[in-house]
Amino acid sequence: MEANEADIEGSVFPVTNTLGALEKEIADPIVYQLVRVDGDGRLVPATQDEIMVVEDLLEDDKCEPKLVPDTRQTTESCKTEGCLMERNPFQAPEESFSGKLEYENPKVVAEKSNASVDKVPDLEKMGAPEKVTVHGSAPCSELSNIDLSGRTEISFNSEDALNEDTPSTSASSSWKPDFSKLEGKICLDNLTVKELQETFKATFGRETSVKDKQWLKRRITMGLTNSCDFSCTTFIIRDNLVVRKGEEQISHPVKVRISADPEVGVANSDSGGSLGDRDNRVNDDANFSGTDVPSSAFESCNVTKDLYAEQGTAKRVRKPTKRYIEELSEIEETSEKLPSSYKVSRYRFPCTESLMRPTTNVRSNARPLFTRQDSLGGSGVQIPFVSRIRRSRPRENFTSLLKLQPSDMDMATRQVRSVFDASGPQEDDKRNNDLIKTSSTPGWTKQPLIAACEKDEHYSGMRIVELENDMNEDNSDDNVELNDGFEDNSDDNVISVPTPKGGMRRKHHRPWTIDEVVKLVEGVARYGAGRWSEIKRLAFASCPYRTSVDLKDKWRNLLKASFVQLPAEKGMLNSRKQASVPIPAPILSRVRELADMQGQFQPILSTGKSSGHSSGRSVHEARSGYL
DNA sequence: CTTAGGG
DNA sequence: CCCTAAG
Repeated sequence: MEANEADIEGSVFPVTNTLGALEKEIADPIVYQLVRVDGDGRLVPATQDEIMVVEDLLEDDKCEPKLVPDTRQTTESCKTEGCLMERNPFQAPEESFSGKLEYENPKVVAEKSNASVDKVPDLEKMGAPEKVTVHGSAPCSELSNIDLSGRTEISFNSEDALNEDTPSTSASSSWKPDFSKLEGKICLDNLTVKELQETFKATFGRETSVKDKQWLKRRITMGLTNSCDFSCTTFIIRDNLVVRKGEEQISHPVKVRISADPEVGVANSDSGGSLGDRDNRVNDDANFSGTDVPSSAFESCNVTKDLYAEQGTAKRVRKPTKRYIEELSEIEETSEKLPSSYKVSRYRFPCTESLMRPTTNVRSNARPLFTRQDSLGGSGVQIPFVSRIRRSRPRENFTSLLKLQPSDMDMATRQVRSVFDASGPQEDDKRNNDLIKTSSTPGWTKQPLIAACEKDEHYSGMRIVELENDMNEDNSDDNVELNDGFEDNSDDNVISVPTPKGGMRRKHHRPWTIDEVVKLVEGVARYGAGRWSEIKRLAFASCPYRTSVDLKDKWRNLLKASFVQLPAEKGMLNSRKQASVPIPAPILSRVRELADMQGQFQPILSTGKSSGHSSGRSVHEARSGYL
């Protein structure tokens, strides 16, 4: 089957091109076009008139209310471009446009691709001017075959076709959906597998042997939904019920949005969040491919997510990340979407504003939760409005910190933070409880907030100075250690302080001491860059405040610094007026060496390394020894 | 949880 | 330093 593999990969689907998409072909080999399926199953390129008709229909947001197979139709594939392109980002042009259509051996092809044009219309006789080939991964290429209602003539050379050995055209060519079997109101949930299979047949016109209830329900729902666009049939799907149109009014005021709207049916291909979701679904369908190709294929590329959202079977739409929400909210907030009073009251920084609100006022969670409809992933999820008050995560020992913290100003600052946190969107974190608890501490009223902030700035500034001095005296080790101890107790509150400009600044990011840097470098030398948890455990056991991530970050910075400053090595030693802790040149050069080595042979350097750790020279020797 | 990388 | 996505 080797040779066939190649064929499979390059399996193509001839489709007639009438939309003049030729220009796009080079860039996007996948082209969608309008075709009409004739009564006898031939693909007929749509005429200009037909295109216009279709366009009109699309504009009207309706489709013809009949289910006759030979009616004009559009291949709705155009809606799924995003999916296709994602699934098929790289196309080999020479494959796509070989001119010769490779359908001589459709069955072989179909064995793997699961979708092939079994009965290929006489394209060449039809003289289709531009034969556009769509090829690539099966699920999407199937799409070219699929018509929403199953009205299409092209059959699927799937296992079904192969096994049943039925002429591919016989089963489906004259079939049309038989909704008469769907009496009035059907709750798919209540149906047995067998009944579901019946319904499936009624819906798709073909048997299915699938026993998975969920799957069947989904297929049926999909089939009904998409094939009819609701406006074509008397049924709609609501809450997993197939109900007659008109009856749905009594159910819920919520409108079911289905792909009758061209915008809705397609998962917004430009929405970043939709990608993962779509992928998931595709993967999921892969499990079924070969069993029931058409519907699954269709579903994998064009799904009405609203429907999914309403069904319990829905794959959960990926929740937008907090950052996404925040950033979006920020944008919308600045664009005056919220009542200004509301905005100000919770968005402004306390220090720049003389807000002296009682806590109860602020943290009253009765605050309306503003939400917006977001098209993320085409799911129409509700995204709350959030202000980005702070990013850093609260300490888990937040309350205890309060107790330990003797400083008034810190208290004040914290309380302000608490208030703001509490005023944020209701979060499910446990931290929220803590914060609320904290903020309801009695006695909190008016505090000189601005003074507090300023003091804080000074404070943190002084810390750095202090540290620098420590380093300048050569016996830094002891002092630094003491320092660490001190900071440990009093400065563990990693709190970001909004600067007047609106940015956030760490209140107490702990500067790296030379000692720590040395330890880090040592660790890297010993265990290799990347083994941060190891290094942390073994070399930084005494520094609980340094996480492995910190180590990694610091190493990254060191690398950067070392490469930058290696040429000016000498100058570094003298310059003591660095804003941040200056890294001694030897260490930097050592970092460089290590980086050099790590780049070449990573973790193999663990032998006699530790002995010569105090100077770059010894490292150099060791390294040359290895080389 | 750890690692890697972007912010 | 923070955050997040991947293992």
